[in-house]
Amino acid sequence: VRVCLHSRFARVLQRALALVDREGLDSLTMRRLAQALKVSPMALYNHFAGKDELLRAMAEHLAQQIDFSCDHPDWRERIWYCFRSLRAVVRAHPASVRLMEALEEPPLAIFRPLDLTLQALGEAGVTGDDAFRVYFLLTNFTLGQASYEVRGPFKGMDPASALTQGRLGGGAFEHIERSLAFDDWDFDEAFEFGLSVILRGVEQLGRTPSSARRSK
Amino acid sequence: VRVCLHSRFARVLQRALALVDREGLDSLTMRRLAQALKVSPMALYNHFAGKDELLRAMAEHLAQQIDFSCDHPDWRERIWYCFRSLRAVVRAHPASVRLMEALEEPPLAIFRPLDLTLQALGEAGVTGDDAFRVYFLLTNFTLGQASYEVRGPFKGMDPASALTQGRLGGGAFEHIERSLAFDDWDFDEAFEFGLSVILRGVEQLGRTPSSARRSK
DNA sequence: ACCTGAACACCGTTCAAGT
DNA sequence: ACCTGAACACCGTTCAAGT
Repeated sequence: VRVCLHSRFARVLQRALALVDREGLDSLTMRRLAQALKVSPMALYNHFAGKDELLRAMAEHLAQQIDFSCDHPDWRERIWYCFRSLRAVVRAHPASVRLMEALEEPPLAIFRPLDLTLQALGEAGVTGDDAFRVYFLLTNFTLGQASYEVRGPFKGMDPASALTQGRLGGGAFEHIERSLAFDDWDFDEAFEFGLSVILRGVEQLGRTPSSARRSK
Repeated sequence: VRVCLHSRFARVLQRALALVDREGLDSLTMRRLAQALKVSPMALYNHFAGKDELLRAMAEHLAQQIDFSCDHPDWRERIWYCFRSLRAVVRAHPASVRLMEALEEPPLAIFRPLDLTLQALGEAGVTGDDAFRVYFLLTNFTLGQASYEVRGPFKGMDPASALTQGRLGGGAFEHIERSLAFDDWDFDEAFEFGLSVILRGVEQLGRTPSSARRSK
């Protein structure tokens, strides 16, 4: 797919991304997009074969923008940087995850974090299938957490609001009631915490030969 | 919401779930569901106020079916059981995650794993906000991994197929090429591995007083 | 209490026609 | 090479009407 920033192609794409960022993915409609561009709906089909093509172009554009790599000598710092970047994109563009998931074939740029992570993990003594597994762990956590955050400020999914609405009462969820102190809940902290727990586990992994773990 | 298994209500719901399991969430249409039930589309509106209500009822039905709790004395085993159960549902009903995410307000049963996890973590010496963060880590990993698996057998998202298609060639992703040995990739193993890495990190957490960690 | 059919405001997309 | 308008097959849902 060629990239030409001066083409009408790019202007359409930019409009589409703006619309999605502002009003959500479900608001993106060929007809509404055409209207925003002051053009007939069918005019869009000169630039994109169909809506699928449009979505794919949007995802590609998003993925290419990201710079995952930094050249810190410590592998831990490189992983931190990579997944902080990933999280930042999702937070900046709430629809990005659903956009990627909808694609049959992901944009190439998606493999960048994987490559960087494998390299970093190699230095930590984690290789082969285990390295891939750690990558999946990191990605799923990061994307899951960010999706959750972006879905809305605890849009009904947090125990705090459920409790105050009395929905959790009656002692059926006693441990939630007891632990609840959500005043200072912070997604940034939760993310950093999660990553640190994972990396702590990974560090131990590097110290244990995988043959020893398998035979348990 | 009352549950009456003999009502037409329940038969509609069952049909809808079957349709979604077989043909995917996007295939669920008021009109198609009505057709499958040999009834006029508008007949459905006697049982559900609208499509949203139908989706919510489906999610609730799914969530209630799950038994997350076991009474093993070891907190680790209880967490394993809980999240293996969660993963099993998602694998059995591929649309379940999207179904839950679409809801404004989640079914109550969703808080079951949280309650169980908080209890287990308490025994591990992890409490307060940290316990919530560990729960999010576990959930996001489990759901993310299962969603990914269920989305299709590596539906374009795996480096292996991208490599064989030559899309990753040219040395731009050298660490992927070098580590690739996907012949024996196994989602079950990857899941168990991820959970064990997390729990390893959590065990260390329980041994370190949180005040010491904060001041780093 | 339950079901129906016609109608409305939306979709994505095809197709023939224009410049 | 680009744009248009009418049309088609789909949506979810409202509404007046039937039993």
